[in-house]
Amino acid sequence: MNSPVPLPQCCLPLPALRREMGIHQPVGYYMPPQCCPSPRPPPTPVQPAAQLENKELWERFNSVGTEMIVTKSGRRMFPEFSVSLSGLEPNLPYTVCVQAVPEGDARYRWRDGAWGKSGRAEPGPPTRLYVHPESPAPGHRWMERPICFSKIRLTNNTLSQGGQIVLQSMHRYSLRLYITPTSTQGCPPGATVSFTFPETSFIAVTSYQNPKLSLLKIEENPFAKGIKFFKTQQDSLSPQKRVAGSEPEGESSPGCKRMRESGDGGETGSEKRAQETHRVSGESAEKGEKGESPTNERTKMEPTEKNGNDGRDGRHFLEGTGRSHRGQEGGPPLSMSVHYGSVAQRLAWLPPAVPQGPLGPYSPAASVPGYRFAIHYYGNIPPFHPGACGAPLHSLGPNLSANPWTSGQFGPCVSGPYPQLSQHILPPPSLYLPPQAPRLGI
DNA sequence: TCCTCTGGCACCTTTGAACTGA
DNA sequence: ATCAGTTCAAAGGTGCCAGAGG
Repeated sequence: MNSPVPLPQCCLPLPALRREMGIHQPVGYYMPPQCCPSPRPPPTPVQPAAQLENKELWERFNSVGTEMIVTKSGRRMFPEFSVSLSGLEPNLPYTVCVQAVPEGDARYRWRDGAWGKSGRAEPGPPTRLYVHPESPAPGHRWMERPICFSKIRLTNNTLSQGGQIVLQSMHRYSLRLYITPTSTQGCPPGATVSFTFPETSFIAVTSYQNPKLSLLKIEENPFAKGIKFFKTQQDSLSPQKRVAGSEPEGESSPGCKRMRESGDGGETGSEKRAQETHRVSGESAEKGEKGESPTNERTKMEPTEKNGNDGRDGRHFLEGTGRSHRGQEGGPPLSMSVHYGSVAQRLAWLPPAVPQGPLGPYSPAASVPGYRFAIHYYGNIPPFHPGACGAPLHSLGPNLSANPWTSGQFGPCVSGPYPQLSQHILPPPSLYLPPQAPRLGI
């Protein structure tokens, strides 16, 4: 796809870089600051800028003293780290990374209801960069909406795989964002810029120390709703257990979720589904008590002609409808799933639909036997979508039937090389093999 | 004894995918 | 046969807690 291009010496080759920086996700090239001075002045005087999206929430946590759980298998961050970018060159590809930077040189300890320093920091492994899975992508895409790093996982396991940031418990960190311009010429036209967000300062812990903080997490994190309910029950039995100064807020879970829901002020599809699921969960629990098999036999059902999946074509799915689509009649089988709905884009990898895979030249993942890729979209079809070999997707409008991704016109669009697509679709980190040449994607 | 870490638990949300009816 | 809505379970996320280990 991309022909090999000689690298300037100041650019670290990917494998070496990965080793050095602890990067376990595919990324074209990481440019250290001051590396590769721009061969030409930037066309616009605007400097890249980054703004913390859910700043208010971060500040609330910060005022209490943010703690982040680290576990062996990796724990997500809450609040989620999300930023809005501006000042990027619209058509220049950028790689966006996050790093947890150690703050100070101390180890911390929770004592007498407050965090205090407790000796010097212990030497730990160099912190890894987490590369946003959509990297690299053109500037206009990064600027179009907030970038959400919801998939970051924090761990204290130094042997963990990619996609996780290794931290030491009882040490303080803050998040730093890196924006690296890249180009097809192998050397970026500009240097990496970084942004630090003091509001994101946190102490890595294996269990929460500050009860006010844990209460705030329970209040704000939708996944902790069960705990919230449980606590409420407990508190009603023993009101003296309540932690002072923890008034519930009117609106819960700002941050990435709220951003995903932007655009429609009403109830989202996922919320609706969640309510349904809640109800259904009770039913299934009853079934379990009755001794019925908890296994859903339907999920084991073989693909059929009826539902549009003969086991060879990757299907397009529309969130909430489960509608399946074939590729264009007579065309090649598709190897992509596309998921539309109400929230943000997500890239995901699926196990092979056909054990004997590979899925042919229609998947950029063809080089990774046994895997096919999936692009899940939640929200309006983004105008920057890389698919269809340059088809003007922004002209498609909200009518899904007019969308080549779901109408069958997509197949022929990806039958050739798909350079645009390749910039966005990356193989699963665990199967990623570093390329021999500079790359923008696969 | 104290501090930190780990694994299991119950409860919840999210996601994937089949079913159903128009 | 196709399309769109509904239904359901698995997967995965949450904090809490008891116990282990240094």
